[in-house]
Amino acid sequence: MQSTLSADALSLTFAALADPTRRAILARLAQGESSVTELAQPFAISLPAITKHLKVLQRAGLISRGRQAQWRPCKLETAPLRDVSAWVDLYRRQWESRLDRLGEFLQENHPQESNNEG
Amino acid sequence: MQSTLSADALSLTFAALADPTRRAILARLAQGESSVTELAQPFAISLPAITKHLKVLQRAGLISRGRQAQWRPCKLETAPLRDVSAWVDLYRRQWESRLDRLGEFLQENHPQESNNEG
DNA sequence: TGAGAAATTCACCAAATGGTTAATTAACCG
DNA sequence: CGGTTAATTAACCATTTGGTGAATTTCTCA
Repeated sequence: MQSTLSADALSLTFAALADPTRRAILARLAQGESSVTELAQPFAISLPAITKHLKVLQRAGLISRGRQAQWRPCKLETAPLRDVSAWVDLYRRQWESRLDRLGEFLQENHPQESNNEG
Repeated sequence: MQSTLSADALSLTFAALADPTRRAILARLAQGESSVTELAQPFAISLPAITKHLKVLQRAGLISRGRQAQWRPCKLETAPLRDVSAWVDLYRRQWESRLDRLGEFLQENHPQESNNEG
C-alpha cells in the first residue's frame, strides 16, 4: 500500500474520492458513525475489500476510527473535504473570471451572442 | 477495475485530479490555452507521459483539444469541476449541519464552549 | 474456559497506472 | 520532394489498486 514517496494530501484525498464504493461509504457516514459490517451491508464485495477501502479513506484523513468492544466504528472527518473544496473553488473562480472577461468582450462587440454552458 | 464498463463521470474526474502533474497542467490551463510541448515544459517527464496525462484529463472532460497546424492546443473545460464542487459541497453541508446541530446542543448545555477552525 | 462475532492480516491474482524509449503520423517550410 | 517540428502510438516495465478466500486477532458472554 505505502508508496516510497508518500503522495501529497490533496492527491490522497482525490484518489480516495475516485471510487464510487468509497464515496457511498462517506455518504453513509455523513448520517452518523457506523461499524464496518454495517458499512459493508449495501455492497456485493467481501469484508476485507471494505477494510481496504476504509484504509484508503483513513490514510486520506477522510475518516477516523474509534474502538468499542470488538467494533471499530468509522467517523467522517471534515478537513480534507475543505481542502478539496478550496482547490476546486480556486480554479472555478479562475476560469469563471476569464470567461466573464471574455463575455464582457463579446458583449461589447457582439451584443447578440450569449453563449456559454458546455 | 471495471474497464469494460466505463467508470462514472465523477470517478473519472476525481481520479484525473488525483495526480499533482495533472493538477499543475490544469492550473496552467486556467490561464489560457496551451500546446503540449508548452505544457510539458515545467516537468521532468517525457512527452509521451504528458500525452497520457492529457488523455486522462480529456476522458474526464476536464480539457478539450483543438487543432491548428501541427499543434493540438488544450483548453480547460468547466463542467466536471462544477460536478465535483456540487458533490463536495453537498457532503460538506450535510456534516456541517450535523455539527451545527451538535453545536446547538452543546450551546444549550455548555454555553462556555465555542468551536474553532483547524 | 471456550464458542462466536467483528474486523484485520496474509498470500495471492488480474487489471490499471505512470513511466520509459523507439517508431510513426501529420503538418509546416524551403 | 526532403527536412523539421509537434504530437501520438507502440511495446514494454514496475508499481499500485481492488478484489478474493483462508487464517488470525480481539473482544464478548454464557
